[in-house]
Amino acid sequence: MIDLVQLRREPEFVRAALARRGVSGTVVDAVVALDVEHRALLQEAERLRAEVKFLSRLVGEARREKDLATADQLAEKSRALGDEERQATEATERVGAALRDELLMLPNVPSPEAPDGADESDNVEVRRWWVGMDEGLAFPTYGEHQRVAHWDIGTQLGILDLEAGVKLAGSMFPLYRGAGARLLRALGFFALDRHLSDYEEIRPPSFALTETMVSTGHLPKSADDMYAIERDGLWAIPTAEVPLTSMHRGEILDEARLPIRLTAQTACFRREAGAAGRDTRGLLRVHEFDKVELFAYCTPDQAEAAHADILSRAEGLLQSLGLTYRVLDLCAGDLGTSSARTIDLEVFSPGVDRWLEVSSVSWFRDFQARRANVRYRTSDGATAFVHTVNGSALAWARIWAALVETYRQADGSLQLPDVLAPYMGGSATIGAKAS
RNA sequence: GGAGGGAUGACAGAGCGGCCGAAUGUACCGGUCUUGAAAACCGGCGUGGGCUUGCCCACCGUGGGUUCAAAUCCCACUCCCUCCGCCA
Repeated sequence: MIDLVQLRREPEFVRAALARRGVSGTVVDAVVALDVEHRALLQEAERLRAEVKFLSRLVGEARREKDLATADQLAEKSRALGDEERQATEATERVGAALRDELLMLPNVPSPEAPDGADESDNVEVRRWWVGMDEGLAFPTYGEHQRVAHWDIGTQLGILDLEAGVKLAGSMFPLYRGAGARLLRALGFFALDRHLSDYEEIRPPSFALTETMVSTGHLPKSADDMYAIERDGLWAIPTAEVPLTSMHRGEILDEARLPIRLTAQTACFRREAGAAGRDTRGLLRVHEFDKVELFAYCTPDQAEAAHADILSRAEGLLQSLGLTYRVLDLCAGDLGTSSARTIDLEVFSPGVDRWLEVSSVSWFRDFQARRANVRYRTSDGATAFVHTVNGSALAWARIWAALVETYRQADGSLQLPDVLAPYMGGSATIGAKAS
């Protein structure tokens, strides 16, 4: 949620900033107007309430002095005012609710550092990395044996069974099997082990209350993109960011505790409602995938370093896995609702010949903290909203695809990076007839 | 799922429907005393909002209701504890 006080003081600034991400000025103006109306109503309602309270006190005093005539008279007067007060309060709440609804729909103010642009075509490529780049090797050329899509490789090796997934849950719910399932498990263990020295491992629930979803900014705006369990008022989490952001909801944290760094691997559920019919094959876009998330609550001063740390960890994993990737600075128009600044990592997957987004490292400033009401107490006793940052490290379905395509050998087997061997029973090889 | 008990400030724990935003204790902060510390004593000590910055308003698990007036009375719900049942 953006800062209402800032909107009040610098409406032009907010209007200009949000215009960078395509929010029309009239929407911002409407919020400002609601705020003005709400405050006027609030003052009137509070004035009346103060009057009622004052009269009630006099009623009590008159009663004590046995002056029942005065007491009844005052009570009658207070009752009449009470009716007015109820109406005023009702109007205040109605406008207040409308204001809150509008405010929750407004996206975050983009960081000045986020490049201009309207959509993903305007994102700025910052750099690329590939194996051997530091030694002066050119961007890799991929052999014919690597130009095979992962869904074909998966079928050939018996490690991915998309048809079984369809049978169980419908399209875009993949089923991994054998060495393929083990590879997926290895990736999660590998990444979590790397982060544990600095990030506390969390295993959160896979479902969240509506309130929890609102805190991160996923609701009310993106309801269509999420799975709902209506009977129980729950939503399937689209990312571990959701539970992690709400872990300290409503709390005032000691400044000395910050930054609080957390990591969690969870299943992530996405309806992909806006992408129906796109990327339906294989693992490019699926309704359920595993992802390790890195997350931090921090002070504004710590946020930049925390953001950089998450980015370098995500890149570190990609480098350890020897995957070619590029780094994108998302333009203002392509930022997620809650983010002020986002760096995406896209891995190159030679079989499908595409760059696949496998990490999104975001700095939310106090946007989510404001919604989730997570604050910290500064050394001088004041309270302030924390900053939240997070990033994937990494999203495994697409990594699985890129690995399988990149490391396919001429004989059809897979020779995966050695770093995974300890997590795969000592061997990083998946043979054509792997057991 | 059934029966009972509970939910008040960082914590513990009071609170006849009417100066209760809330006693008291602990913790914490400042001060006096002390060579220093402890003890003792004095003072301070929740969060948010509005505007004429001094005042006003809201918040005692959540949401309704009764009343001139609700932490206090009524209803529903949630969570926690104990016991029973069921279950991985």
